[in-house]
Amino acid sequence: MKLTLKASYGVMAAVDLALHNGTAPVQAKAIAKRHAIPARFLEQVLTALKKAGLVDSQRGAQGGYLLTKRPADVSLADIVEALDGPIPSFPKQWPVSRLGPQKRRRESVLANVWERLRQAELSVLSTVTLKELAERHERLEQEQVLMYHI
Amino acid sequence: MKLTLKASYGVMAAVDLALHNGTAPVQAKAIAKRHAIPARFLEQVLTALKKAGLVDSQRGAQGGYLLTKRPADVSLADIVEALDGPIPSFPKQWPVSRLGPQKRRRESVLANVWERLRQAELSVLSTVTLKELAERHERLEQEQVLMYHI
DNA sequence: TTGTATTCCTATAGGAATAGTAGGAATTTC
DNA sequence: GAAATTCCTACTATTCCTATAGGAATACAA
Repeated sequence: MKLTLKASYGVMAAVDLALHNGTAPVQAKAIAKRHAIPARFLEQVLTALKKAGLVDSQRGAQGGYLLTKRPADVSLADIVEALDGPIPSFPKQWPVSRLGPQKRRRESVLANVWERLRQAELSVLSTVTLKELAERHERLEQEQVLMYHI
Repeated sequence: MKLTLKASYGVMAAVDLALHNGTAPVQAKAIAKRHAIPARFLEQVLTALKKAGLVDSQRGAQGGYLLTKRPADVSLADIVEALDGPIPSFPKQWPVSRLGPQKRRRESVLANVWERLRQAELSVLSTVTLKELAERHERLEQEQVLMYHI
């Protein structure tokens, strides 16, 4: 897996949207501020999420972004794939095509393992939903409030 | 996971060594030729594997490389970590340290997931051994021989 | 209808990582 | 001594990542 900062930003943004679900659109700027994400960069992230159909946007004053689905129906795999590209089962460009059949056999040894790896990653990422993360986030914040009270 | 070509080269080289185990040292050049790996680049890969203690080397004519352990005792995790560096649980440099406690809570939501991902990857990679891959490789080659006989 | 907030589009730039090349020194065998 | 081979160090081209920037399009609000 690549797992870039971009994907992290995207996930946090999506969690933020999940927390404000059902209400008014949330502005990129606000999200950026809350999570210390470069605002201008976050715009691109959100645009990518929109292109992937995960969020909707509303232009103009009081505009912003909204989830298109319920948080329980969005997995991390969706978000990560939208931002880092499809999760590849193979290191980019092993020169497979130009080899004879013998060498291709050798590579299939590797391909098998890389594919297993990909499945494992995918399994984790598609298990975790935005709902889960949003709840976890709220719980953590709650704990902190209690900490301050003591 | 990064999963670079370099790591792929390293794994194939290690499998090659596993297949010639117990016998004479194997030359980098020979490995490179068998697997269509840039010879000069493979040298660096093997050097790294040596530095990690996975292979031994013999200089001079008739020199080459040898595994230091039995193939069953070398996992893919060993090789991949030796070449791509330690498998990180987090996208490099999320600016964690410069945030207040609130924001750190938010990130811990992510950290938890990334850590789960890392564990899944590690689990796959440390399960697969060189022995397994070498056997698989031989089996595939055997199949091919049979194919030609028909 | 005018101003303002916001998303949208496109370009660019600095820095790191990846993949590879190159020259030659050191060592061992024959 | 010659040849083969690893070892060490540096260099380079390309791509990817993380932004930054300017301004166009759009929608609300007064």
